[in-house]
Amino acid sequence: MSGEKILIVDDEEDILELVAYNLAREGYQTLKALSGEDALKQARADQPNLIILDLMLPGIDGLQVMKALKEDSTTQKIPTIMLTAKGEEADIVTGLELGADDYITKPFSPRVLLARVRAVLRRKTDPAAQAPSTLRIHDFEIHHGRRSVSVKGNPVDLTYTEFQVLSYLAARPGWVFTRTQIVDAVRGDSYPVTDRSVDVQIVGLRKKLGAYGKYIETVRGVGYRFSESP
Amino acid sequence: MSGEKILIVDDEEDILELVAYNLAREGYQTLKALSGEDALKQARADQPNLIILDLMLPGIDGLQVMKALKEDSTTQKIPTIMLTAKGEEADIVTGLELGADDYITKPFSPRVLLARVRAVLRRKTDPAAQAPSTLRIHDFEIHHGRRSVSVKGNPVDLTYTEFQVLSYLAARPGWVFTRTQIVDAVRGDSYPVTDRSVDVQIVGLRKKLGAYGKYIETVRGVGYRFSESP
DNA sequence: CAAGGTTGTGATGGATTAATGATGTAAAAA
DNA sequence: TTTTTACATCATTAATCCATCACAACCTTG
Repeated sequence: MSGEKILIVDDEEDILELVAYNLAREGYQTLKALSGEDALKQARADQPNLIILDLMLPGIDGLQVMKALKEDSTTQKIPTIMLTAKGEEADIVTGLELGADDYITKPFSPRVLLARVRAVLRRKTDPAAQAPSTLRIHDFEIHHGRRSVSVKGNPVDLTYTEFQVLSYLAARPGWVFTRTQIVDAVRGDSYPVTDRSVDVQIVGLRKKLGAYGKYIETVRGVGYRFSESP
Repeated sequence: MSGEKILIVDDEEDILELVAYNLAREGYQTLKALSGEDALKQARADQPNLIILDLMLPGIDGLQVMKALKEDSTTQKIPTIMLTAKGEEADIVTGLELGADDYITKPFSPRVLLARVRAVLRRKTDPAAQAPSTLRIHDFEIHHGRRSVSVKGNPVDLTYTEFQVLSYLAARPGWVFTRTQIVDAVRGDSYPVTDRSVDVQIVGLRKKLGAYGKYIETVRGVGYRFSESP
């Protein structure tokens, strides 16, 4: 247990305590801030190893806090996980563009929270685990920072979910993922949808990818995979 | 459908029935308890695979039930999902501290309920999550993440069930498994099929494996095994 | 609020896979 | 050798799974 310092920013005290409790239980040190101003002050003063930031804040909102953090050289390297309400994909995209490392949609389970926290800290600590921001495979180019995909140089316009699915599959070519795994990865653990919805995303992807859609393979009885061999 | 036993504890009969109905529809066995005392008794007697526990109970309240469950060695490993009214974060924290696995705030949709139930059961029951991902033996290479098999470098295309059977046998070379064991492992406990169906899967495997099919040995009067010696 | 875009649902049909039951064959027991 | 038992195999039937569609719910934008 390394005891990293984690700053939690949320105006709802209940959630603040809940998150803090769960992190403390795993041996992390916790700092708390109820407002954006307070968050910025503490981030500069205490140099936490990670910031968990609710986007819905009174006064300076979460995205502005993100921006301020990334503009200040003393805080710009601190990894950040956003907390967002469901259905705020636009904010998520903005946040990721501003440099957030991950996001969690509310309501979330303690397990999801801890898993994301560990993953982010691991990536920052262990440079080998860093996901490249641009993934090139076969004729695909998947750019995480700008959330864009192109095939053989031709840009393909994907929706939010389609991009998530594709990048999840393509991150481990050859590996098969169940529909449940895909949903968990894209929407968070135990997000209640039918398996059919995954199929539909796959259909959409294949259609938009045209001839290159064949790289998304169906594995009968199991799920889907991004093909390993060209 | 594996039919795990789920104990539901709630003093409101409407909710009890609603939850039970939704779970039953998904093939789970349900047990019901209207009080904390009853819940503890049934948990000990019937050893359910999961307990869904309302925290608002007359008499012994839900948190006390949680505590009692975790103090009794016969019930302490049973995963538990708490049902709480919204805005009772303090109770949630206490419950998690006592060892609950997740929580659902009321009102909740059946979908959310089912998703959480599945997620918790998956985490608790799925040891594949920790199994090594690649198994190499003789000239076989069995890759779980990819769900692929190759022999001497040549990929072999297997169906879902064939893959399950092979990886089950190959996990313990030299050990003999009865047809019933194989069916239980592949399709879940007491899945109703004839022994013949196992034979057929074995035939298919041997055919696809060609000369290497000989590694799947018949043990007359008992079942099959993956041979230990090359 | 209308239009357009995104995502999720449930139904359908078609293709593949799995299970059955009958029959043939090999191995052990008598 | 004959009988018995268990396994292998095959053709047929049953079950399962996936792709696709039309539509509904929802959000966002103008």
